[in-house]
Amino acid sequence: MEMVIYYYDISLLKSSAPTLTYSSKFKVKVGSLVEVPLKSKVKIGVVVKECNRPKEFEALEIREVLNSAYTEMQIKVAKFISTYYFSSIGEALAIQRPLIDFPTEPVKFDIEDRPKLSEAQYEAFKLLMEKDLALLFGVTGSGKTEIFISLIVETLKRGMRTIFLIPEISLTPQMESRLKNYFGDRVAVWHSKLKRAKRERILERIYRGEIYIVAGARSALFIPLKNVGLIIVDEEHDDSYKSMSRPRYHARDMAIYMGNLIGAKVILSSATPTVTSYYKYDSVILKEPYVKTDKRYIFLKGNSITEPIIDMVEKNFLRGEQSLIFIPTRGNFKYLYCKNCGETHKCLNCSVGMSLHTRFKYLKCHYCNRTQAIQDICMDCGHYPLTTKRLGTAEAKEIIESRVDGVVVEQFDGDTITTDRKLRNALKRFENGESHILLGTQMLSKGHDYANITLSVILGLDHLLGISDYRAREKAMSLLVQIAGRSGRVKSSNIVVQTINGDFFKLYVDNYEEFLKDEIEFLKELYPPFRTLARVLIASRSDKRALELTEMSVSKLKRFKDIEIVGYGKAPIERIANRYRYQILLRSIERVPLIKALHKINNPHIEIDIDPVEFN
DNA sequence: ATACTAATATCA
DNA sequence: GATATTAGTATG
Repeated sequence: MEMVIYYYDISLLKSSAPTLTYSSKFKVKVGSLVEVPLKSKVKIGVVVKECNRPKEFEALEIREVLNSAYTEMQIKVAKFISTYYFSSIGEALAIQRPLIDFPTEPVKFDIEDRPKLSEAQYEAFKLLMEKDLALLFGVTGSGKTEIFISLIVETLKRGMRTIFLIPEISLTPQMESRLKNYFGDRVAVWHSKLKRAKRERILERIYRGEIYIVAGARSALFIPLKNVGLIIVDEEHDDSYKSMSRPRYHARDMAIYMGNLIGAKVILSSATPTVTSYYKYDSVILKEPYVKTDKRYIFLKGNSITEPIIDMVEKNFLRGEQSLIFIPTRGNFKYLYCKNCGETHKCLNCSVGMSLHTRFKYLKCHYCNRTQAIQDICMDCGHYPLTTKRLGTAEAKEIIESRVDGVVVEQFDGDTITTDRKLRNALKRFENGESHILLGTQMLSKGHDYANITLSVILGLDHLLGISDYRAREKAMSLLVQIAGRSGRVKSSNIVVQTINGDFFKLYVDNYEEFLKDEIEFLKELYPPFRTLARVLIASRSDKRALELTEMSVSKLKRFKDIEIVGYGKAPIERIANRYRYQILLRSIERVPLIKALHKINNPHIEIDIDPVEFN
């Protein structure tokens, strides 16, 4: 009897190598995880397709077939990611978890009634029920969460599961507890910072079919949930949905793609949706907050914490009410600079200023993490002493606590809020009135409810408007509206905005939809959603080589029709970790010619970023 | 990705 | 001329 040998194309997990062909004496299912030999080592790979006996070489044999497998759907998703976002299939598979078929008893449970909805909420809920894909565009405090819960209840009634995406799970304990209060232990929270043991425990419960709602950050889209009927992308405007390393996928866009593939309803949601989502998808709009309060906007010129600001903060404190202060830079994010020549003290390996950590008395580079002792002489002109530039959260806290007698400032930024515990404690202290002012960075804008805030101060918005990014206006406007939304939940409030562009913000601060409509006109024929953008990143130890690679890529790209080279040259941050960085920005009307051209010029020296959200 | 090889720079 | 560093290539 003749021996049959099977051949398979196998993608190596996490490897950028192309698929390789291996043999097997037994039939192996497509999607199976296997161990294969590669250059005297054993690697884990995934069978992506059966193929013929290769002519040019002798295929090695699959060592072992492991006990888990990706589904056809997951392989399809990986192939899509690999072509659209320019990664290998192995890299695209590695971000997903294999969907093991676990024979289990179906879990029985009672399904709750929907929460009580207001007329407006019910109207929105009904509209969303009719759609496969929609944007829930509702102002802060309009009760979006009850609508989500209602949609999840309806999904449960059909025996289907829900994926609930949020920008950063560890930062939204409130949403977590509301979901758990309603759905109990059928909810699992999933994010990349989970410890190994906990991650395994959750996976186990998912495989057993006990989990019906997974709430989590970007990566939660790829957990092995079966029968997904609903995908919610909350705070859809948040750029943290875009992966900053390969594969550079956008979780919101992938949610839409996968929803379509598996027949799940997809709901995007935000108080400040992106221009793109608003333009492309049907919107269900909630214009009024649940509790309508007065918000008075005060636009002030100036820099740093000025007298009128201290005055208002003090008055608010004396009235026994709480305030919020937003500072756009990271905590302690300030630089050493020379008053004589104006130079900022830069990192030796990167072309960025090193930030000063006063508390520990050292300088740190945010890009390569290099630290060094604080310099007191300017490296460029020898001038002494160096002074500090810009205001950090730690310094702002000092200023306010020293100027306002008895006030306690809660520092709320990436440096102080490093764990879940610290976040919860900070919020608890503020809630209990042990602290009076929440002072922090971007983190403040993210979805927490603070009932008692009657004064919000927003500093440095112009800084955001000034960055060279086609979405600078959108980012600044969205941030302002998000932070304004944190105050005046139950009482009327004042919102102080330090800016020289008051006339611009004034126009839209109470009407984000108007902003989106105007912005659409502004972006027409130039930027998404009307054009597709791509960014090619080139980095090398040698500046000359990086430039050569850039120019070579540009000249190749010039040969393609229907794509436009918007510009190319040094990246805004010229050097990171001793590597010189260049970029090419591309634009096209249709996606396909752009993707095709980039596939033709792609090579291991360059990295391609489709639909970029950052341009550093 | 990574092992391996060829090419080139570095240095006593 | 030997060794360190980098660039290039194949992996099945």
